[in-house]
Amino acid sequence: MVRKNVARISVPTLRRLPMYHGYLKKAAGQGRAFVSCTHIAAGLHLVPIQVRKDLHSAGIDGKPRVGYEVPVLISSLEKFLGWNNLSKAYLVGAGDLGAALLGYRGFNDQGLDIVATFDNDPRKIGGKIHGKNVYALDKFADLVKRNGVLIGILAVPRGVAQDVAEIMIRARIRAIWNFTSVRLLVPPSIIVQDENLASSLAVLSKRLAQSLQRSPS
Amino acid sequence: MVRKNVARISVPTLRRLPMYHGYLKKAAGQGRAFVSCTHIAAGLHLVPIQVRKDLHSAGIDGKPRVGYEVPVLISSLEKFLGWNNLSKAYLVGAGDLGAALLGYRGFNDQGLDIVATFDNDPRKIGGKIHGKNVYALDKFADLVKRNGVLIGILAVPRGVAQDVAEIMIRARIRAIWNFTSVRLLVPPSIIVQDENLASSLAVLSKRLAQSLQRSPS
DNA sequence: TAGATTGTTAATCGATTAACAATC
DNA sequence: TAGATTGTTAATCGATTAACAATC
Repeated sequence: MVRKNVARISVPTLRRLPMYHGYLKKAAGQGRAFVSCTHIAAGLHLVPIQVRKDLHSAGIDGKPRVGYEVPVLISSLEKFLGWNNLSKAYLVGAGDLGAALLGYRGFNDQGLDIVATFDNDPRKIGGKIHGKNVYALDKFADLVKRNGVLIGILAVPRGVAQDVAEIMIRARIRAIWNFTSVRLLVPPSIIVQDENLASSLAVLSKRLAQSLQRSPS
Repeated sequence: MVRKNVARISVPTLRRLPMYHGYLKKAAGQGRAFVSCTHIAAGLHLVPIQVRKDLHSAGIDGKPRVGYEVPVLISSLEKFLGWNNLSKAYLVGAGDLGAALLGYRGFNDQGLDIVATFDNDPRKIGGKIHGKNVYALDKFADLVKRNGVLIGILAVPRGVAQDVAEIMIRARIRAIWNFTSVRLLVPPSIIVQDENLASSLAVLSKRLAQSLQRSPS
């Protein structure tokens, strides 16, 4: 059997692809039919060669002289990113953050469908948040297996993060989107994507400090 | 005048420093007095040399044979990251996400103090969320100037993101922590830190797809 | 002392950027 | 055609990793 040679794509490139998509949707909305890399790069504060390289890494080629056809480029990106067929996810933690994630409608255009929420709070169980059911956490494993859900979103207080992650793992979740600040201990087969606000804040603070040093307020 | 030669620190290194801090706080809580880079690296799935290099970049040196003294290392990191003196921030957008950010107590240990919130919704104005006042958005510029706030946190619907960013800029905010998916257009003097969920989701999805290819569920 | 660990210089790796031929 | 833009190879840059001397 010949395994299809999946082109390696770097994480920085992968992170930029959704930005291109967003920019192109806007361009399409303005009735634009073709774009060049120069055009995309200018709109996103990047350099043209980087855009071209990134798109090429995603298997997308343009046409010399004309650039890229906007609708084709959009659908190519969506196909590459797997945004056509939605992946189901379960969210654990029906607090403010959980509600914010449930309320974000953009995910449905980005390949993610958060189908339900789980919590331990009896006042929340049985209710709905942004139209999605809130179930008791002890129903988690059963529903994961029944519905073939592969992604767990962790939006619980940090004190219970590891425990809930282990519940997810026992239920055979394959990937955890971790919104807690806890470094999870998981087996190597489990994918963990950390959303690390402390790191981002550190970058913001340092950049601000440097900016203030250059031109004090 | 001699400008102090501020050591250049890379963004990847800067993003790891809060992780070290978190790990060390846990170690300190367990009564540990000294740690080596090997120890820290093992706990965070990194390599020892990277930890040593990172700490060195932050101006922190250890002692051959013994490693680093835990309490000293913690306070050195806090000092380097500027977590001792809190920076004040104003949050705009008192929705679910805004409430989640206001409710996250960790920020106070990470140099950030979200002192108040602003919104346009008359039902929210005058109230409190997690103990913080909600003001009308048209009070924003006045309060920023009066209180010398430099950081604006943007947690509004994407349709008004650019407009609110411009209100922040006119009020002389210096840095914007952007939780919307909008690419903001700002003058070069303004620091924008994007919290890009679409990019993170793209990385998660691709990693999951690759994992499923290797070992299907 | 012996050995574990650090500090620092060098090598490697990977991403970005530059150069230029190919193309419509 | 001329020229704008792409595709691809090469050069540069920066971060990670390796090697090894210095040190307590």
